[in-house]
Amino acid sequence: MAQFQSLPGFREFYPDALARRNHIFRLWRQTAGAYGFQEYDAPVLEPLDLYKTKSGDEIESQLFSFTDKGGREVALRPEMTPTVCRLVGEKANALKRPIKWFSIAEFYRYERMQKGRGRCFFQLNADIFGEAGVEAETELIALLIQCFGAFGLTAEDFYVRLSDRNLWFYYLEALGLDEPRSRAVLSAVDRHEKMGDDAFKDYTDQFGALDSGLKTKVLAFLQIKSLATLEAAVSSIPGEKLGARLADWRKLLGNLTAMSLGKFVEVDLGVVRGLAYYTGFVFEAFDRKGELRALAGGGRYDSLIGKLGYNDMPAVGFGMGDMTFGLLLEQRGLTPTVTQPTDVYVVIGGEAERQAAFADIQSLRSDGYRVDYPLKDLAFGKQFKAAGESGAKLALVYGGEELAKGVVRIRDLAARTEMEVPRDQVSVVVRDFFSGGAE
RNA sequence: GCGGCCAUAGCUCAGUUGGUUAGAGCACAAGAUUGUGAUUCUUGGGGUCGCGGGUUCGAAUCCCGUUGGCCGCCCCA
Repeated sequence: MAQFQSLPGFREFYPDALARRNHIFRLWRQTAGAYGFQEYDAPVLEPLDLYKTKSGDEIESQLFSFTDKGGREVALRPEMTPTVCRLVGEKANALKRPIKWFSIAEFYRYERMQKGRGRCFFQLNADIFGEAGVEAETELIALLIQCFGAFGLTAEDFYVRLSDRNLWFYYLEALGLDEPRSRAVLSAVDRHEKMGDDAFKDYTDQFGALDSGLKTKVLAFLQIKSLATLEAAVSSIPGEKLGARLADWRKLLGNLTAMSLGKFVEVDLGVVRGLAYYTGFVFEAFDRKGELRALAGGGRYDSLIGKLGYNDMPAVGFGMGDMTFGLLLEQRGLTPTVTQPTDVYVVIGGEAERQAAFADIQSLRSDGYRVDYPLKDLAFGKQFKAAGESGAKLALVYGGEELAKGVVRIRDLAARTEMEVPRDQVSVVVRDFFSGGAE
Protein backbone atom coordinates (compact mmCIF):
# COMPACT_ATOMS: atom_id res chain seq x y z
CA MET A 1 0.00 0.00 0.00
CA ALA A 2 2.06 2.84 1.30
CA GLN A 3 5.04 2.86 -0.94
CA PHE A 4 6.22 6.23 0.27
CA GLN A 5 5.67 7.66 3.70
CA SER A 6 6.51 11.11 4.93
CA LEU A 7 9.72 11.16 6.92
CA PRO A 8 9.42 10.50 10.64
CA GLY A 9 8.46 13.53 12.65
CA PHE A 10 7.38 15.57 9.64
CA ARG A 11 3.85 16.79 9.31
CA GLU A 12 1.42 17.05 6.44
CA PHE A 13 -1.30 19.65 6.57
CA TYR A 14 -4.58 18.65 4.97
CA PRO A 15 -6.89 21.61 4.36
CA ASP A 16 -8.59 21.52 7.76
CA ALA A 17 -5.26 21.23 9.58
CA LEU A 18 -3.81 24.04 7.50
CA ALA A 19 -6.84 26.16 8.31
CA ARG A 20 -6.13 25.70 12.02
CA ARG A 21 -2.46 26.51 11.50
CA ASN A 22 -3.24 29.61 9.49
CA HIS A 23 -5.65 30.75 12.15
CA ILE A 24 -2.84 30.59 14.70
CA PHE A 25 -0.40 32.40 12.44
CA ARG A 26 -2.95 35.08 11.57
CA LEU A 27 -3.53 36.00 15.21
CA TRP A 28 0.18 35.86 16.08
CA ARG A 29 1.00 38.11 13.14
CA GLN A 30 -1.79 40.51 13.97
CA THR A 31 -0.74 40.69 17.62
CA ALA A 32 2.94 41.25 16.85
CA GLY A 33 1.90 43.98 14.46
CA ALA A 34 -0.18 45.62 17.18
CA TYR A 35 2.97 45.83 19.30
CA GLY A 36 4.92 47.52 16.55
CA PHE A 37 7.02 44.54 15.51
CA GLN A 38 8.12 44.19 11.89
CA GLU A 39 8.09 40.82 10.18
CA TYR A 40 11.21 39.36 8.56
CA ASP A 41 12.27 36.02 7.14
CA ALA A 42 15.57 34.32 6.36
CA PRO A 43 17.06 31.15 4.86
CA VAL A 44 15.98 27.70 5.97
CA LEU A 45 19.46 26.37 5.25
CA GLU A 46 22.42 27.89 7.06
CA PRO A 47 26.13 27.21 7.55
CA LEU A 48 26.55 24.55 10.20
CA ASP A 49 29.07 26.70 12.03
CA LEU A 50 26.45 29.30 12.78
CA TYR A 51 24.90 26.87 15.25
CA LYS A 52 28.15 25.34 16.46
CA THR A 53 29.44 28.79 17.34
CA LYS A 54 26.34 29.58 19.32
CA SER A 55 25.70 26.25 21.01
CA GLY A 56 28.86 24.17 20.80
CA ASP A 57 29.87 21.22 18.64
CA GLU A 58 27.52 18.79 20.41
CA ILE A 59 24.61 20.54 18.76
CA GLU A 60 25.30 18.81 15.47
CA SER A 61 23.83 15.53 16.65
CA GLN A 62 20.47 17.26 16.95
CA LEU A 63 20.51 18.96 13.57
CA PHE A 64 19.53 17.99 10.06
CA SER A 65 23.00 18.65 8.72
CA PHE A 66 24.86 17.54 5.62
CA THR A 67 27.51 18.52 3.12
CA ASP A 68 26.12 20.28 0.06
CA LYS A 69 27.35 19.75 -3.49
CA GLY A 70 29.79 22.61 -3.09
CA GLY A 71 31.37 20.91 -0.10
CA ARG A 72 29.80 23.27 2.41
CA GLU A 73 28.75 22.00 5.82
CA VAL A 74 25.16 23.12 6.18
CA ALA A 75 22.17 22.56 8.44
CA LEU A 76 18.44 23.14 8.35
CA ARG A 77 17.78 25.84 10.89
CA PRO A 78 16.84 24.53 14.35
CA GLU A 79 16.07 28.01 15.68
CA MET A 80 15.95 31.60 14.53
CA THR A 81 18.09 33.38 17.09
CA PRO A 82 21.53 33.02 15.46
CA THR A 83 20.09 33.98 12.09
CA VAL A 84 18.32 37.07 13.31
CA CYS A 85 21.45 38.07 15.20
CA ARG A 86 23.34 37.93 11.92
CA LEU A 87 20.69 39.99 10.15
CA VAL A 88 20.84 42.62 12.85
CA GLY A 89 24.61 42.45 13.23
CA GLU A 90 25.22 42.96 9.51
CA LYS A 91 23.21 46.18 9.38
CA ALA A 92 23.45 47.25 12.97
CA ASN A 93 24.58 50.76 12.14
CA ALA A 94 21.80 51.39 9.66
CA LEU A 95 18.87 50.10 11.67
CA LYS A 96 16.69 52.47 13.66
CA ARG A 97 16.53 51.58 17.35
CA PRO A 98 14.86 49.97 19.04
CA ILE A 99 14.75 47.13 16.55
CA LYS A 100 11.52 45.22 17.11
CA TRP A 101 11.25 42.25 14.78
CA PHE A 102 9.28 39.04 14.57
CA SER A 103 9.05 36.02 12.30
CA ILE A 104 6.89 32.96 11.89
CA ALA A 105 9.00 30.20 10.43
CA GLU A 106 9.55 26.46 10.27
CA PHE A 107 12.40 24.78 12.11
CA TYR A 108 13.97 21.33 12.04
CA ARG A 109 15.59 19.30 14.77
CA TYR A 110 16.83 15.76 14.50
CA GLU A 111 15.49 14.32 17.68
CA ARG A 112 13.11 11.81 19.14
CA MET A 113 9.44 12.66 18.84
CA GLN A 114 7.31 13.22 21.88
CA LYS A 115 4.04 14.83 22.75
CA GLY A 116 4.28 18.42 21.58
CA ARG A 117 7.63 17.87 19.93
CA GLY A 118 8.42 16.77 16.39
CA ARG A 119 11.26 17.04 13.95
CA CYS A 120 9.73 20.04 12.29
CA PHE A 121 7.66 22.76 13.87
CA PHE A 122 6.74 26.37 13.46
CA GLN A 123 7.75 29.08 15.85
CA LEU A 124 6.87 32.67 16.43
CA ASN A 125 10.07 34.52 17.27
CA ALA A 126 9.98 38.07 18.60
CA ASP A 127 13.05 40.06 19.56
CA ILE A 128 14.03 43.54 20.57
CA PHE A 129 17.57 44.70 19.85
CA GLY A 130 19.34 47.81 21.06
CA GLU A 131 17.55 48.30 24.38
CA ALA A 132 19.43 47.37 27.52
CA GLY A 133 16.71 48.34 30.00
CA VAL A 134 13.74 46.35 31.28
CA GLU A 135 11.52 48.29 28.90
CA ALA A 136 12.46 45.64 26.33
CA GLU A 137 11.46 42.79 28.64
CA THR A 138 8.23 44.62 29.36
CA GLU A 139 7.29 44.75 25.69
CA LEU A 140 8.19 41.14 24.99
CA ILE A 141 6.46 39.65 28.00
CA ALA A 142 3.39 41.73 27.22
CA LEU A 143 3.45 40.54 23.61
CA LEU A 144 3.92 36.96 24.73
CA ILE A 145 0.88 37.18 26.99
CA GLN A 146 -1.28 38.73 24.31
CA CYS A 147 -0.24 36.05 21.83
CA PHE A 148 -2.13 33.70 24.14
CA GLY A 149 -4.89 36.12 25.01
CA ALA A 150 -5.72 36.72 21.35
CA PHE A 151 -7.11 33.18 21.25
CA GLY A 152 -9.28 33.59 24.30
CA LEU A 153 -6.80 31.99 26.68
CA THR A 154 -6.87 33.53 30.14
CA ALA A 155 -4.86 33.59 33.34
CA GLU A 156 -6.73 30.39 34.21
CA ASP A 157 -5.08 28.69 31.25
CA PHE A 158 -1.45 29.80 31.28
CA TYR A 159 1.10 31.88 33.13
CA VAL A 160 4.60 33.21 32.68
CA ARG A 161 7.37 32.32 35.11
CA LEU A 162 9.96 35.02 35.47
CA SER A 163 13.51 34.55 36.69
CA ASP A 164 16.89 36.18 36.35
CA ARG A 165 20.28 34.68 35.68
CA ASN A 166 22.08 37.86 36.71
CA LEU A 167 20.42 37.81 40.07
CA TRP A 168 21.48 34.22 40.52
CA PHE A 169 25.07 34.96 39.61
CA TYR A 170 25.22 37.96 41.94
CA TYR A 171 23.70 35.90 44.73
CA LEU A 172 26.06 32.94 44.26
CA GLU A 173 28.98 35.33 44.05
CA ALA A 174 27.90 36.84 47.36
CA LEU A 175 27.85 33.30 48.78
CA GLY A 176 31.48 32.98 47.73
CA LEU A 177 31.20 30.78 44.65
CA ASP A 178 33.41 31.40 41.62
CA GLU A 179 31.99 31.45 38.13
CA PRO A 180 32.51 27.78 37.18
CA ARG A 181 30.89 26.70 40.42
CA SER A 182 28.08 29.19 39.92
CA ARG A 183 27.36 27.77 36.47
CA ALA A 184 27.27 24.26 37.84
CA VAL A 185 24.88 25.31 40.58
CA LEU A 186 22.64 27.03 38.04
CA SER A 187 22.57 23.89 35.99
CA ALA A 188 21.43 22.03 39.10
CA VAL A 189 18.79 24.68 39.78
CA ASP A 190 17.48 24.23 36.25
CA ARG A 191 17.01 20.51 36.76
CA HIS A 192 15.95 20.58 40.35
CA GLU A 193 12.23 20.73 39.61
CA LYS A 194 12.41 17.51 37.64
CA MET A 195 15.16 15.58 39.33
CA GLY A 196 15.14 16.76 42.92
CA ASP A 197 18.37 16.29 44.81
CA ASP A 198 19.96 14.28 41.96
CA ALA A 199 20.24 17.55 40.11
CA PHE A 200 23.37 18.35 42.11
CA LYS A 201 25.16 15.23 40.95
CA ASP A 202 27.10 16.97 38.20
CA TYR A 203 28.24 19.64 40.60
CA THR A 204 29.39 17.05 43.10
CA ASP A 205 31.28 15.14 40.41
CA GLN A 206 33.07 18.30 39.36
CA PHE A 207 33.72 20.16 42.57
CA GLY A 208 32.85 17.81 45.42
CA ALA A 209 29.77 18.07 47.58
CA LEU A 210 28.27 21.52 47.91
CA ASP A 211 28.62 22.85 51.45
CA SER A 212 25.38 22.00 53.21
CA GLY A 213 24.88 25.54 54.46
CA LEU A 214 25.25 26.88 50.94
CA LYS A 215 23.01 24.23 49.56
CA THR A 216 20.27 25.15 52.00
CA LYS A 217 20.51 28.74 50.85
CA VAL A 218 20.42 27.76 47.19
CA LEU A 219 17.39 25.56 47.72
CA ALA A 220 15.63 28.35 49.58
CA PHE A 221 16.50 30.84 46.84
CA LEU A 222 15.18 28.69 44.02
CA GLN A 223 11.89 28.35 45.81
CA ILE A 224 11.32 32.08 45.91
CA LYS A 225 7.93 32.84 44.38
CA SER A 226 7.38 36.53 45.08
CA LEU A 227 9.13 39.86 44.96
CA ALA A 228 8.65 40.35 48.70
CA THR A 229 10.40 37.07 49.50
CA LEU A 230 13.13 37.95 47.09
CA GLU A 231 13.69 41.34 48.69
CA ALA A 232 13.82 39.75 52.12
CA ALA A 233 16.33 37.13 50.98
CA VAL A 234 18.61 39.73 49.45
CA SER A 235 18.28 42.53 52.02
CA SER A 236 20.89 41.13 54.40
CA ILE A 237 23.52 40.78 51.68
CA PRO A 238 25.94 43.67 51.23
CA GLY A 239 26.96 45.08 47.86
CA GLU A 240 25.32 47.25 45.21
CA LYS A 241 24.78 44.71 42.44
CA LEU A 242 21.91 42.89 44.08
CA GLY A 243 20.24 46.11 45.14
CA ALA A 244 20.43 47.56 41.64
CA ARG A 245 19.10 44.34 40.21
CA LEU A 246 16.15 44.42 42.56
CA ALA A 247 15.34 47.88 41.27
CA ASP A 248 15.11 46.36 37.77
CA TRP A 249 12.76 43.73 39.11
CA ARG A 250 10.51 46.31 40.69
CA LYS A 251 10.42 48.32 37.50
CA LEU A 252 9.65 45.34 35.25
CA LEU A 253 6.92 43.97 37.50
CA GLY A 254 5.55 47.48 37.95
CA ASN A 255 5.35 47.97 34.20
CA LEU A 256 3.52 44.69 33.72
CA THR A 257 1.13 45.48 36.54
CA ALA A 258 0.40 48.86 34.99
CA MET A 259 -0.47 46.98 31.79
CA SER A 260 -2.88 44.87 33.85
CA LEU A 261 -0.77 41.81 33.12
CA GLY A 262 0.38 41.16 36.66
CA LYS A 263 -1.92 38.19 37.09
CA PHE A 264 -0.15 36.35 34.29
CA VAL A 265 3.34 36.69 35.71
CA GLU A 266 4.87 34.79 38.59
CA VAL A 267 8.25 35.31 40.13
CA ASP A 268 9.95 31.94 40.07
CA LEU A 269 13.67 31.67 40.58
CA GLY A 270 13.48 27.95 39.88
CA VAL A 271 13.55 28.77 36.17
CA VAL A 272 16.97 29.48 34.71
CA ARG A 273 16.60 28.11 31.19
CA GLY A 274 19.35 25.59 30.99
CA LEU A 275 22.11 26.69 28.77
CA ALA A 276 24.50 29.21 27.78
CA TYR A 277 23.66 32.46 26.29
CA TYR A 278 21.02 34.08 28.45
CA THR A 279 22.44 36.98 30.41
CA GLY A 280 19.62 38.44 32.46
CA PHE A 281 15.89 38.03 32.84
CA VAL A 282 14.55 34.74 31.55
CA PHE A 283 10.94 33.67 31.28
CA GLU A 284 8.89 30.67 30.29
CA ALA A 285 5.19 30.19 29.68
CA PHE A 286 3.37 27.10 30.93
CA ASP A 287 -0.17 25.82 31.01
CA ARG A 288 -1.76 26.18 34.44
CA LYS A 289 -2.66 22.52 34.68
CA GLY A 290 0.96 21.56 34.25
CA GLU A 291 0.12 18.88 31.70
CA LEU A 292 2.14 20.17 28.79
CA ARG A 293 5.76 21.01 28.20
CA ALA A 294 6.81 24.66 28.04
CA LEU A 295 4.66 26.77 25.72
CA ALA A 296 7.21 29.50 25.15
CA GLY A 297 10.56 30.60 26.42
CA GLY A 298 12.81 33.58 26.17
CA GLY A 299 15.14 35.97 27.85
CA ARG A 300 17.93 38.46 27.46
CA TYR A 301 21.06 37.55 25.50
CA ASP A 302 23.23 40.65 25.40
CA SER A 303 26.46 38.95 24.38
CA LEU A 304 25.34 36.69 21.55
CA ILE A 305 25.65 39.15 18.69
CA GLY A 306 29.18 39.90 19.81
CA LYS A 307 29.94 36.19 20.00
CA LEU A 308 28.94 35.87 16.35
CA GLY A 309 31.58 38.47 15.43
CA TYR A 310 29.63 41.71 15.39
CA ASN A 311 29.60 44.64 17.74
CA ASP A 312 27.81 43.84 20.95
CA MET A 313 24.20 44.80 21.09
CA PRO A 314 21.68 44.21 23.87
CA ALA A 315 18.91 41.81 22.91
CA VAL A 316 15.84 40.17 24.37
CA GLY A 317 13.61 37.67 22.66
CA PHE A 318 11.28 34.74 22.94
CA GLY A 319 10.06 31.90 20.81
CA MET A 320 6.83 29.99 20.94
CA GLY A 321 6.10 26.86 18.99
CA ASP A 322 2.92 25.78 17.28
CA MET A 323 2.78 22.21 18.56
CA THR A 324 2.36 22.56 22.30
CA PHE A 325 0.35 25.70 21.73
CA GLY A 326 -1.97 23.79 19.42
CA LEU A 327 -2.43 21.12 22.08
CA LEU A 328 -3.40 23.77 24.61
CA LEU A 329 -5.95 25.33 22.25
CA GLU A 330 -7.39 21.91 21.58
CA GLN A 331 -7.68 21.14 25.30
CA ARG A 332 -9.57 24.36 25.84
CA GLY A 333 -11.82 23.91 22.82
CA LEU A 334 -10.45 27.01 21.13
CA THR A 335 -9.67 25.60 17.70
CA PRO A 336 -12.44 26.85 15.43
CA THR A 337 -12.43 25.27 12.03
CA VAL A 338 -12.07 28.26 9.81
CA THR A 339 -11.95 26.90 6.29
CA GLN A 340 -12.93 29.66 3.89
CA PRO A 341 -16.52 29.17 2.75
CA THR A 342 -17.69 29.79 -0.78
CA ASP A 343 -19.62 33.03 -1.34
CA VAL A 344 -21.69 32.05 -4.35
CA TYR A 345 -22.61 28.61 -5.66
CA VAL A 346 -23.85 28.41 -9.20
CA VAL A 347 -26.53 25.85 -10.03
CA ILE A 348 -26.50 24.84 -13.67
CA GLY A 349 -29.25 23.11 -15.65
CA GLY A 350 -27.23 21.56 -18.44
CA GLU A 351 -24.56 22.07 -21.05
CA ALA A 352 -26.20 25.06 -22.77
CA GLU A 353 -26.86 26.79 -19.47
CA ARG A 354 -23.28 26.10 -18.39
CA GLN A 355 -21.97 28.15 -21.29
CA ALA A 356 -24.19 31.05 -20.25
CA ALA A 357 -23.21 30.77 -16.61
CA PHE A 358 -19.49 30.86 -17.31
CA ALA A 359 -19.57 34.53 -18.26
CA ASP A 360 -21.14 35.55 -14.94
CA ILE A 361 -18.99 33.14 -12.96
CA GLN A 362 -15.83 34.67 -14.34
CA SER A 363 -17.14 38.17 -13.84
CA LEU A 364 -17.95 37.55 -10.17
CA ARG A 365 -14.61 35.88 -9.61
CA SER A 366 -12.85 38.89 -11.07
CA ASP A 367 -14.70 40.99 -8.53
CA GLY A 368 -13.12 38.87 -5.81
CA TYR A 369 -16.04 36.66 -4.82
CA ARG A 370 -15.48 33.02 -4.08
CA VAL A 371 -17.56 31.30 -6.72
CA ASP A 372 -17.94 27.59 -7.24
CA TYR A 373 -20.08 25.37 -9.44
CA PRO A 374 -20.40 21.64 -10.23
CA LEU A 375 -17.84 20.51 -12.76
CA LYS A 376 -20.21 17.96 -14.21
CA ASP A 377 -23.97 17.93 -14.76
CA LEU A 378 -25.84 17.04 -11.59
CA ALA A 379 -29.49 16.84 -10.61
CA PHE A 380 -30.76 20.09 -9.13
CA GLY A 381 -31.30 18.45 -5.78
CA LYS A 382 -27.65 17.44 -5.59
CA GLN A 383 -26.57 20.88 -6.64
CA PHE A 384 -28.54 22.61 -3.92
CA LYS A 385 -27.19 20.18 -1.41
CA ALA A 386 -23.66 20.94 -2.59
CA ALA A 387 -24.47 24.64 -2.41
CA GLY A 388 -25.51 24.30 1.20
CA GLU A 389 -22.46 22.26 2.12
CA SER A 390 -20.12 24.72 0.43
CA GLY A 391 -21.11 27.36 2.95
CA ALA A 392 -22.25 29.69 0.19
CA LYS A 393 -24.65 32.49 1.09
CA LEU A 394 -26.17 32.69 -2.36
CA ALA A 395 -27.05 30.22 -5.08
CA LEU A 396 -27.37 31.45 -8.65
CA VAL A 397 -29.67 29.24 -10.72
CA TYR A 398 -28.96 28.99 -14.44
CA GLY A 399 -31.79 26.76 -15.66
CA GLY A 400 -33.52 26.48 -18.99
CA GLU A 401 -36.59 28.31 -17.70
CA GLU A 402 -34.62 31.23 -16.36
CA LEU A 403 -32.47 31.71 -19.40
CA ALA A 404 -35.52 31.58 -21.65
CA LYS A 405 -36.82 34.58 -19.70
CA GLY A 406 -33.44 36.30 -19.69
CA VAL A 407 -33.17 36.09 -15.90
CA VAL A 408 -31.16 34.32 -13.25
CA ARG A 409 -32.82 32.98 -10.13
CA ILE A 410 -30.93 34.03 -7.02
CA ARG A 411 -31.54 32.07 -3.87
CA ASP A 412 -30.60 33.27 -0.42
CA LEU A 413 -29.50 29.96 1.03
CA ALA A 414 -29.86 30.97 4.66
CA ALA A 415 -33.25 32.66 4.34
CA ARG A 416 -34.44 30.14 1.75
CA THR A 417 -35.92 32.91 -0.34
CA GLU A 418 -35.59 33.42 -4.07
CA MET A 419 -35.86 36.21 -6.58
CA GLU A 420 -35.47 36.54 -10.33
CA VAL A 421 -32.97 39.04 -11.60
CA PRO A 422 -32.29 40.10 -15.20
CA ARG A 423 -29.00 38.62 -16.29
CA ASP A 424 -27.24 41.93 -16.69
CA GLN A 425 -28.13 42.82 -13.10
CA VAL A 426 -26.57 39.74 -11.51
CA SER A 427 -23.26 41.25 -10.45
CA VAL A 428 -24.98 44.37 -9.06
CA VAL A 429 -27.38 42.32 -6.97
CA VAL A 430 -24.62 40.05 -5.69
CA ARG A 431 -22.48 43.02 -4.76
CA ASP A 432 -25.37 44.67 -2.92
CA PHE A 433 -26.07 41.49 -1.03
CA PHE A 434 -22.52 41.11 0.19
CA SER A 435 -22.03 44.77 1.00
CA GLY A 436 -24.59 44.45 3.73
CA GLY A 437 -27.97 45.34 2.24
CA ALA A 438 -29.42 41.87 1.85
CA GLU A 439 -32.33 41.74 -0.61
C1' G B 1 21.09 7.00 22.03
C1' C B 2 17.67 3.99 25.87
C1' G B 3 12.92 1.78 27.68
C1' G B 4 7.39 0.45 27.66
C1' C B 5 2.99 -0.13 24.66
C1' C B 6 0.97 -0.47 19.75
C1' A B 7 0.15 -1.43 14.03
C1' U B 8 -6.70 -4.73 10.35
C1' A B 9 -10.53 0.26 4.83
C1' G B 10 -9.67 7.57 4.54
C1' C B 11 -11.27 7.59 10.34
C1' U B 12 -12.89 4.71 14.97
C1' C B 13 -12.55 -0.26 15.78
C1' A B 14 -14.49 -5.90 15.76
C1' G B 15 -12.25 -10.44 14.13
C1' U B 16 -13.39 -16.93 18.88
C1' U B 17 -8.24 -22.39 21.00
C1' G B 18 -4.64 -20.84 14.23
C1' G B 19 -9.57 -22.99 9.92
C1' U B 20 -13.76 -21.52 3.82
C1' U B 21 -13.97 -15.64 0.01
C1' A B 22 -11.48 -10.47 6.51
C1' G B 23 -16.25 -7.39 8.93
C1' A B 24 -19.18 -3.04 11.18
C1' G B 25 -20.08 2.14 11.97
C1' C B 26 -18.67 6.80 10.14
C1' A B 27 -16.84 9.13 5.69
C1' C B 28 -16.79 9.07 0.25
C1' A B 29 -19.46 7.92 -4.48
C1' A B 30 -23.83 6.30 -7.54
C1' G B 31 -29.07 5.48 -7.67
C1' A B 32 -34.26 5.94 -5.78
C1' U B 33 -35.16 11.68 -7.59
C1' U B 34 -34.75 15.58 -15.40
C1' G B 35 -36.08 22.00 -10.91
C1' U B 36 -34.64 23.05 -4.71
C1' G B 37 -30.82 21.85 0.67
C1' A B 38 -33.79 17.18 5.47
C1' U B 39 -34.70 12.12 6.53
C1' U B 40 -34.71 7.28 4.71
C1' C B 41 -33.61 3.18 1.58
C1' U B 42 -30.58 0.50 -2.14
C1' U B 43 -25.92 -0.14 -4.27
C1' G B 44 -20.76 0.70 -4.99
C1' G B 45 -15.47 1.82 -4.72
C1' G B 46 -11.85 1.26 -1.28
C1' G B 47 -7.41 -3.95 2.30
C1' U B 48 -0.73 -7.52 -0.07
C1' C B 49 -4.34 -7.39 7.81
C1' G B 50 2.72 -1.95 8.22
C1' C B 51 6.89 -4.74 5.76
C1' G B 52 10.17 -9.25 5.57
C1' G B 53 11.18 -14.03 7.16
C1' G B 54 9.92 -18.48 10.19
C1' U B 55 6.54 -22.44 12.42
C1' U B 56 2.16 -25.03 10.26
C1' C B 57 -1.79 -28.99 5.94
C1' G B 58 -3.46 -23.86 6.86
C1' A B 59 -1.32 -17.36 9.83
C1' A B 60 -4.70 -10.98 10.57
C1' U B 61 -4.00 -14.58 14.81
C1' C B 62 2.01 -17.92 17.12
C1' C B 63 7.72 -16.75 16.82
C1' C B 64 11.91 -13.62 15.07
C1' G B 65 13.49 -9.35 12.58
C1' U B 66 12.46 -4.63 10.57
C1' U B 67 9.87 0.01 9.65
C1' G B 68 6.46 3.36 11.53
C1' G B 69 3.37 5.45 15.59
C1' C B 70 2.18 6.76 20.79
C1' C B 71 4.28 7.51 25.74
C1' G B 72 8.47 8.28 28.87
C1' C B 73 14.11 8.91 29.74
C1' C B 74 18.51 11.79 27.78
C1' C B 75 18.21 16.51 25.43
C1' C B 76 15.39 20.74 24.71
C1' A B 77 18.89 26.09 21.47
